[in-house]
Amino acid sequence: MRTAAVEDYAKTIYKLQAQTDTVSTSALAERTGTTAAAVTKMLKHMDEMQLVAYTPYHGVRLTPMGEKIALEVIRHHRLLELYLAQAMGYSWDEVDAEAEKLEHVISEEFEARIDALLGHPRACPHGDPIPTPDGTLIEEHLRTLGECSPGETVTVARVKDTNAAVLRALSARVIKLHTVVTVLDRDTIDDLLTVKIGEAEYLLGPSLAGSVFVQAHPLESQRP
Amino acid sequence: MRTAAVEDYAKTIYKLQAQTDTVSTSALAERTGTTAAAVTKMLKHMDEMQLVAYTPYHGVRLTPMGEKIALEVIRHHRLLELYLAQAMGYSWDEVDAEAEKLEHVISEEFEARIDALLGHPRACPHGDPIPTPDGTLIEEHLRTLGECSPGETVTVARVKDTNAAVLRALSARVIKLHTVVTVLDRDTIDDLLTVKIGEAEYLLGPSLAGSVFVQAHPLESQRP
DNA sequence: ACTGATATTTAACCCCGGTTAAAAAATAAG
DNA sequence: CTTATTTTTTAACCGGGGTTAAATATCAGT
Repeated sequence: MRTAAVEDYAKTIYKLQAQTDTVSTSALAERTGTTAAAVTKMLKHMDEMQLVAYTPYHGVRLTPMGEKIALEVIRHHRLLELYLAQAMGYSWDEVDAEAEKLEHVISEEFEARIDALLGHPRACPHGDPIPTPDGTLIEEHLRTLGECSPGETVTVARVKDTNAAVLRALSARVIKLHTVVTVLDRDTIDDLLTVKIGEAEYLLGPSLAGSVFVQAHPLESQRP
Repeated sequence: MRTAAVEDYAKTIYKLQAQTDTVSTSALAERTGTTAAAVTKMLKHMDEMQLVAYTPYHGVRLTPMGEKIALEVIRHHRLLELYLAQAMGYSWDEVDAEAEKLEHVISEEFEARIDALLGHPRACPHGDPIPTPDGTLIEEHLRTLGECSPGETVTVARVKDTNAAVLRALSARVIKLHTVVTVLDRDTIDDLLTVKIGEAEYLLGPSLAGSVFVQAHPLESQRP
């Protein structure tokens, strides 16, 4: 059965796979907020359903079928997030929680409709790419603001959506997608970053700086 | 636990209560598409949760708490139906199925937002009244088109939303809310109704005629 | 008032997604 | 290379929502 739980496991395995290649039971337990025992049981179950290749004691990987489900759910999630923000006035720190519940119940019809209403968008409000209907997702690796050196001018391309408080804090510092940020200084002791946005300067701690993914600013890349 | 199943039972008990006062196990089993045994178990469960007053072998009634839940779910359902139709271009035969799944997962926030976006509407696309946030629902008893006599001119105020095929058939005969219909003739043998809508005439079988609730047409009531 | 039909409840079972506690395997450390 | 530690799995259990089959009430008709 393709239950909401199965979909959620597929989704989180997909995300963890990007870093670790093979995903451990404990990593999944932590991310799903359950116990290792529950994860083990579910993995066996998903292995039987061919959604996952599970080697006891050595972690798990999604099969093509499992990956398909993961991408469908991620597509639902990100389309919903954008719809909530764009059409319904949600702020970017509110959309994740609502999309989390809706993603499992909307029909293909609903998906197609919001996709069309939004003009077939390519990213969610946090800048995460939206998988295409046929399950293609191009993940580009980006540096975080915390990894930039003083003097660099960069553009915000994406933010971590995992923590609503962080998102609100970023909003308070007028950091949003496509914001141009210049790194002025880095305090090496506490890893505090001084940045300039427009005419204002802000101090960012490691949690904030690590949540902002950036690209080289177009203007800067033109004169290397 | 307030699960989707509990919400669904509350909703269907609420609806059946309108006719039968006390709702039987078998009526619920039929409406929920389950067995009498499953219903009995759930009723005991809901009785323990104070959502229902259950007398074994003698049916069930909602408590005030149960009614509150029912009205909240019905409010979600009807607001969603209207939103799907109004904001997303669904037709009235598609909205019920989609709302059925969404009604259990949307937040209060979501409810408030679509309510505001729709301008605090009072009825769903089928003409069913939307309960207020505090749980007030004014049900008015209406005649069906099938109960009208030849010569009467009436206005469509509401349609049964239970059968998507019936709704499509009504659309095909240009019957929608506020449509003015004149009953021309009734075939007493097969209960076929000949009606006039605008300049066109249509033949309605009992299933269709019985699915359309009507009010006296304003113009007619002015000259009794 | 009794009997047969019908409605309802109970009992035993299933799946799903969790839990805790104990067992077993993998990994790290001496 | 053996032991100690950590990770993972197994086992037994629970609640929710179903199922079927058997037991028990209720109801209708003579």
